[in-house]
Amino acid sequence: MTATIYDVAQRAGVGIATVSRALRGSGSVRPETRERILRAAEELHFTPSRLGVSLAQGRHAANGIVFPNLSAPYYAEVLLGYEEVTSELGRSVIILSAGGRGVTPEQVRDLAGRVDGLVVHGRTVPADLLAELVDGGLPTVLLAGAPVAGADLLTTENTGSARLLAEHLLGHGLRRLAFLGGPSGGPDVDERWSAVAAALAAAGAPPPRPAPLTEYGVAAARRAALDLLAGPDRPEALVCAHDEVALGALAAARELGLDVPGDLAVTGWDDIMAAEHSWPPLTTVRQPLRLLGATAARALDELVSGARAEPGHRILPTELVLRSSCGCR
Amino acid sequence: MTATIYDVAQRAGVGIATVSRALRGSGSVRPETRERILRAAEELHFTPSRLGVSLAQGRHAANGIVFPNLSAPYYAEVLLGYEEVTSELGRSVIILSAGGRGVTPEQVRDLAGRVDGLVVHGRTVPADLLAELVDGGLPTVLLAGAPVAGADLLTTENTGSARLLAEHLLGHGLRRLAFLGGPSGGPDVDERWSAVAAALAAAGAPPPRPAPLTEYGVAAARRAALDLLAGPDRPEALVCAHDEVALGALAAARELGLDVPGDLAVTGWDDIMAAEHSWPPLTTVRQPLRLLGATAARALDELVSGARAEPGHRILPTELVLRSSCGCR
DNA sequence: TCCGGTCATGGAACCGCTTCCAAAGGGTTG
DNA sequence: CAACCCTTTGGAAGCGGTTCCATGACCGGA
Repeated sequence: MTATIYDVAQRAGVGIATVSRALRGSGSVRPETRERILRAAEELHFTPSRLGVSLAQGRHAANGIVFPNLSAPYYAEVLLGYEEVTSELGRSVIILSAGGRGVTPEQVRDLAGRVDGLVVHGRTVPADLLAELVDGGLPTVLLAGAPVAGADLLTTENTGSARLLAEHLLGHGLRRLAFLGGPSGGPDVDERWSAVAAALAAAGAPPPRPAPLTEYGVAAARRAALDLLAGPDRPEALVCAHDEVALGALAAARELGLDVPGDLAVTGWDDIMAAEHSWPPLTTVRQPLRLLGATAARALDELVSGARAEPGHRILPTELVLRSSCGCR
Repeated sequence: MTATIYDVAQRAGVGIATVSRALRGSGSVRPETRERILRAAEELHFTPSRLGVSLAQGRHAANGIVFPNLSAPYYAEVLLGYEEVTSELGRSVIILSAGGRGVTPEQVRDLAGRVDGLVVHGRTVPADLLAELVDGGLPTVLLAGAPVAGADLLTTENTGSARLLAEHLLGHGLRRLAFLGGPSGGPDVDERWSAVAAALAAAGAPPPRPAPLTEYGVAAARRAALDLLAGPDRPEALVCAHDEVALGALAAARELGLDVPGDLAVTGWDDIMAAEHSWPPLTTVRQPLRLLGATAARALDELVSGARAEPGHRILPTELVLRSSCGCR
């Protein structure tokens, strides 16, 4: 089928070792010989088999990433940053998305067997399986999950920004808050919930009303918000677990004829693109999504290349973004 | 480091051939022998090396996809559908994103060497390189691009929906249209442009005003829309090349104090998530994005598995989605 | 002129698996 | 009892590279 190194060697009248040297520039090859080999390779459209190279070198030159769901802009953006850097480092990116159905251990193991290192989004892979891979020597970076011994951890700041957000809402005179999507929306969401609750308590405001979600997505959030807002004792502000939840809340408010922020303040988290273009524009907390992916890629590369041996924990800063859904302007 | 098939064979006291048979269920193995092998494999945490398997089988069990940019919701959604199906078919997904900077021929060749088949988004890969790969026997599906001999082509319907859209706007009494993002926004966008122009001509309306964009993204579209709308002879309706352009147009209109749809109608294309949640909600043409990715994955699988030899061209239907940015309601 | 050293090169081992082929052992049938 | 077949098994040949090591040619210095 396609040409192998043997074909090139034969055509150039040399051994395969010399072809390898000439093509990858290792070892010394006489200029004329090199020339002859290059020409032969050219004529045969020779491209070294990735499998052969990888097998011989013992490395894949590929990194993997596992995440829950691509339809969430959050993950798309993180993946973008990850792909960009990984690609820059000369490695391929293999993805595995849970997509609602979840990933199977076989899928994860298969992925692990194709890469030199892995980035895993929190809660997509069971902790014991993760531990097994890490113990097996696979360089691993955890993104926004619970720590696992031997793996890098990369998270974003939650508590401080959540407190700022809560205090900002209190500053608008809002005291009766509900937290849509929490608690139990994952470690990150729960951290935000706790910080909001603490800020309210500190200000002597009533504790936030919990409003957990069972499903992901704007539509599910909208339904939950409809229930919450149409029910008794409507909150003055809806702090949402993330922007998509907030978009659902905005839709619900609109349907109920509630003015945002006049009748109800709404806030998100993440600052996805749609947050800026919603109506009203969403007050939210910006996560450096692209940077998150890029940083994960760099951290993983350090582990894979051996530049760093000890796993660490890095926390990227977040930033309160004030638009009008909270009552500003 | 990690156990190989030799280790398992030795521990079980058999040859590697028997281990291979026992583990993959091919050939016949005496039950007790099989049992012994399975136990040995278990004890050694043996996982067959993907490289070894692939090299021996001559297949990667992986498919690739090349696309322009993940930050556009359009591609994220297509990738989602693609990953879902490909994963279901038991194959890994390797991605390569141009991300503004464009893909290099080396990157594409490297990717091609890692997969059994490739899905390529139009215009991300130069036609000659694409032809080289296809000629080299790589099963390829083109997504929304210009046809390449030997490759599958998968597109979405443009002309009919664009005509419907234009006629709908005419039905609102709008006649002076501008087309933001065209012509020369790629084959798809140009098809839409032509169909809109034809519909206007058929109705005796003036031809659409061209307003090409040089850059991708909401921000660039907003700037272009500001220029266009603040300039003389403001159009009554802005037909946008896709939803992100339309979101930029909406932002521009808001800044200029123009009421949409009162002073200006705006339409998009694609029906990304943000289109429904913008203000006003965007009238647009829905592309079955997820289905597009899923269909590409299935088509590619047919080519890879040999179920189909001849390349074909499939066109997925689109659908006009009326919201309020066009003047409806 | 002889010798140690450098350069260029090829043979062969190796990476980890699948699978063809040969062979051994046991059972069945004529 | 012999011929034959089927089951079970192992050896070995790939798959396509990289790289260690040995070899030979050529060079300059003693």
